[in-house]
Formats: sequence, structure tokens, C-alpha cells
Amino acid sequence: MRRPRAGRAAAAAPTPVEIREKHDGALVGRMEVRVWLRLLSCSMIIEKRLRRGFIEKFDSTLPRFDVLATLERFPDGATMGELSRSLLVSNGNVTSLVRQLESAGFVATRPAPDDGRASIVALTASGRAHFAVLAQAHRAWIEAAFAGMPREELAALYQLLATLKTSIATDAEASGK
Amino acid sequence: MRRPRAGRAAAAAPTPVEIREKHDGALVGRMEVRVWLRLLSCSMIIEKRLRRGFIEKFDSTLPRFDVLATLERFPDGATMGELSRSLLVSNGNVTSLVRQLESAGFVATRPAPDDGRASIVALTASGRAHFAVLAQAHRAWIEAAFAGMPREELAALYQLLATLKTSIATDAEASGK
DNA sequence: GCGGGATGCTTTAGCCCTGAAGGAACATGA
DNA sequence: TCATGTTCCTTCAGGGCTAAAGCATCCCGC
Repeated sequence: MRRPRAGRAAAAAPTPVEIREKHDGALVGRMEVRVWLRLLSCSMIIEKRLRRGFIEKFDSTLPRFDVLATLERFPDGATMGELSRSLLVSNGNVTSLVRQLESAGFVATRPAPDDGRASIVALTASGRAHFAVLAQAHRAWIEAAFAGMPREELAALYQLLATLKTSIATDAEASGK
Repeated sequence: MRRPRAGRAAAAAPTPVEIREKHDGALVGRMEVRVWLRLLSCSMIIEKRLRRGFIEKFDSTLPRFDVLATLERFPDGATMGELSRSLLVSNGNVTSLVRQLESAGFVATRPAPDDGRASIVALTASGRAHFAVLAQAHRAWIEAAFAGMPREELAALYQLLATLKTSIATDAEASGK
């Protein structure tokens, strides 16, 4: 009801399914912005779907899964700082995530032997088993989302994202820090 | 200190700048998952940078900017529901964002003439001016992030993301809504 | 030793976001 | 008309996230 909405949306109407893009239909001028909005849109939708899946199927969350996934790569355990750096999230955030996983019995924390400030957190057996289940669902969801993409395009996308990453990185260097 | 971390990280050490990927170095098997992690990484980094920019330069936030951007495409104003659908965020969330912008004088709310439940929110003159400034900075940040990408690759990425979007959409349809 | 700076972690305030619950207004069919 | 169901919006509880402040511990140069 009440939707003039001329332009792109109307032109793209015949497509079978239409996923709305953030700011879709806007008169975005520059190519860079258009690519960014599309990128953001894809990543938000997939992420939202994963988040929802974890809640509904496992009563867990994506960030908690991320912690488990990271810890799986540190068989001897990782310090909070290592976790924080690996996950690209703030220190305080890791604290609360680990607390939750700890009270669920999926990770265990022990003091670092060589550093009185640090503590080392590692997966428990139960945590490792739990992660295996979650990881399989996670992979299945992602594969489903990408199912409509031919292999060559997938590889091409992978390459282009690499270029983008280095572009982002060199920009970070140029603009101080 | 204390970083065995064999593999990719060590091998990639000579690169000038290294942006860490979420779960970087993990033994991610499937191509789909690798593409997803890279996509997520790019989008998170850019988004984080925008967020930071808005805070530092304008003491504002990305979601508030999104609301302004959406409203700019509704010259006659939009209902809360239209905003919520356009922004892909929940209804309650829009309420608080609009409240903030309202108390800052950037948007104004009036009751819908034909529907006692709905209210229509629109940009004020001040809000339109404010948005113009923000939008320019926003565009500049994005262009800087993509500056290292040749035009053809940008266009190719744009196309691939379109395929991905329809893949996501058809997946959504297949798995019931 | 030991004093001062760096580092590891936690705590807190504050914003973003969701989903569920609830109230008010609408719509519809009997 | 009015009872029922739907729609629009708000409120609230709860989790994620950050930046800044604070505490404990470490390290290093003197």
C-alpha cells in the first residue's frame, strides 16, 4: 500500500525472487557505493540467517560459535587476548562470551603458568563435541546459500574479495593506522 | 609471546599490511565457507570503519545515517513500517532510532491522515542538510576502501554479488520462506 | 631492588538489535 | 452493530558490541 517506488525495483520486477537491498532504489551514483551496498546486503542476509539458525536449532548464538571455532584451532588453549585478536572483537566482549561458554561447560579456564595476569581458555571434551555438531550445521547453511553459484564464479568471487581485502588494507595504511 | 601459529600467517608475514580474516588459518575445507569468511571479513572491516568514522567525525552512528538515507528517498515521508522494511531491521529498533533523530531535530513525525495507528516520519530541512554532509563523508570512505580495485574488477564483483544474491534468495525460497 | 610504563583482563555505560507482549486503531463478516 | 482478527506501533528483556576506566601483573632501565 502506498508505494510509488519508481526505478530499479520496478524494472527488476520480473525476477523470480527479489531480495531487498539496503537503500535499494536510491540514486546511488558511484559504482563503489553500489558494490558496497550489495556486498553489505549479501553479508547481512547470510549472517542473519546463520544467527537465526543457531538460535532456533541449538539455542546458541553466532558469536559463541565463533569462539568455539577459534578455540578449536588452539589445541593448547588461547589467552583472552589471543581470542580477542582472532575474533576481531573487543576484549570486554570476549570476557562475557567466555563466561557464558564456561557456565555451559564448553570451555575451561586455567591461569597461565608463566603470566599471572593472563588466563588460558580451552575447549572441554563436551565443547569439542558440541562444536562438531554446530560446525556441520553452519557449513550446511552456507553451502545452501551459495548453492546457486557455479564453481567458477565462486572461485572468481574468492579472488576478487582478495583484491578487495588488500585494497582495504592499503587504505588503512594510507589513512594512518 | 607464545605464538606457534604455523601456516598461512607465518608465510604471509612479508606482506606490507595484513588484515586478519575471521578464523584465518583455520583448516576450512569447503570453498563456500572460505568465500563466506572472506566476504564477512571485508564487510565487517568496512562497516567497522564507517561506524568509527561517523562517531569520530559527526558524533553520530551508522544506523542513524541509514535512516536518514532511507528517508531521503521518501520525499513525502515514510511510515515506521516502511522504514523498518526498507532498513531490514525490526520495528522496535526503528522506533528508538527515529526518537533520537527526532530529538536532534533531523526528522519530524506527524500522524497519518488516513490511518490512526500509523505515523509518518520525514526529514526536516536541517535533517536534509545534515544528511548531505554525512553522505559525502560516507561516499569518500567507501571510495577510499575500494581505491585499490581496478574498474573492471569492481564491475565483475558487482555482477558476482548479483548472482550470489539470487542464489541466497532462491535458497530462502527453497527452505520455506 | 625498585619505580614507571606496558600489558592482560574485567567492569561499566551506552548504543544497536531482536523477539515477544501488549495497546490502539482498523477491517470484515455476520 | 459488534465481535473477531489483523495491522501499526511501542515497550521490554536480553544478547552483542565498543570505548574508557580501573586493577593487577609484568618488564625494563637505572
